[in-house]
Amino acid sequence: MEYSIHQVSEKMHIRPTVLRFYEKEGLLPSVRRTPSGIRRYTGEDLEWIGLITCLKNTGMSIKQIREFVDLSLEGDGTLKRRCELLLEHKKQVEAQIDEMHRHLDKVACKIEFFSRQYAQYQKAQGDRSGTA
Amino acid sequence: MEYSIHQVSEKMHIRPTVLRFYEKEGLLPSVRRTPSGIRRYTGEDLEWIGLITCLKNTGMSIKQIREFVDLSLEGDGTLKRRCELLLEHKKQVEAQIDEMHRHLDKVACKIEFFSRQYAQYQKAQGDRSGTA
DNA sequence: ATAAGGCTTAAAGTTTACTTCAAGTCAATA
DNA sequence: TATTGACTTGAAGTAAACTTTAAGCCTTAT
Repeated sequence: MEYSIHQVSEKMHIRPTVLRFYEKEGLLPSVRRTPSGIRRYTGEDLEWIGLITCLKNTGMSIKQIREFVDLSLEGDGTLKRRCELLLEHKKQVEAQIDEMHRHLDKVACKIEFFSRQYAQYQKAQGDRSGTA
Repeated sequence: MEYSIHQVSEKMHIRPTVLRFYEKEGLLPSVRRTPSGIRRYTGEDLEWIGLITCLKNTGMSIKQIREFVDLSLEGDGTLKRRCELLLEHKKQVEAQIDEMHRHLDKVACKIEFFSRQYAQYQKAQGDRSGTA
């Protein structure tokens, strides 16, 4: 079965403009066309898009994704390399998440700091209205 | 004690150009100057920069940070609002981290998929060399 | 006195990931 | 047949967060 760019757009939650953009950037090689040049996506294309989305969602840049895609186009000889790349990416993302947790802890500290200040401020306000 | 832009840069790991940029964007109001116009940062300024860094590291945009700074400049009357904003931000970051975990799970699936493919490929290679 | 080095500024440039635009082709419909 | 609507393209525009450039002002060393 084949899909129009709008069907893919709905299915994958990616705008048609973005699908065209990704194709231009080399992230989607080999999308077929009708004789008049209109894109027709196959199930295989959808799988590609799923992988790309997955990598994008974890913060991989278009450039890096293209490198991965280029490797894929070279054939099975690059399978090992691709596995390694994905594992490396996964590690990086995990490290990012860890870092984010640390940063978040600092935010929590700041919140506590402001909460205290607010409590003091309220107390001061209360005292003043009590004195009146 | 006061610090030059370069001292602050080293202390806070932010380039002088970025410090100037932040100031221009309203993230650092009230940085003092020498009579000839050179920036001198106080301990209070460093605290501000610490907070800004904290918010930036958790993905808050400069625009949002400026809104927070503007609220701060309004005085203690906005303390409650500021606490709320920070709490809201914290929630959003936590949600982002959760989402990232889900995306990461998908990456893990993809890795497994490629690993399997690689295993098959290796097996095929082995068979071929065995047949020779 | 003058040249060097560091700081200042406004403005222009860069990168990433899109979005929008303008112009054109093609199939179907009034 | 003419026009409408969906699709196509390359190119220009956008937003965020900086970075770089160009020009000028101070202070200091020669």
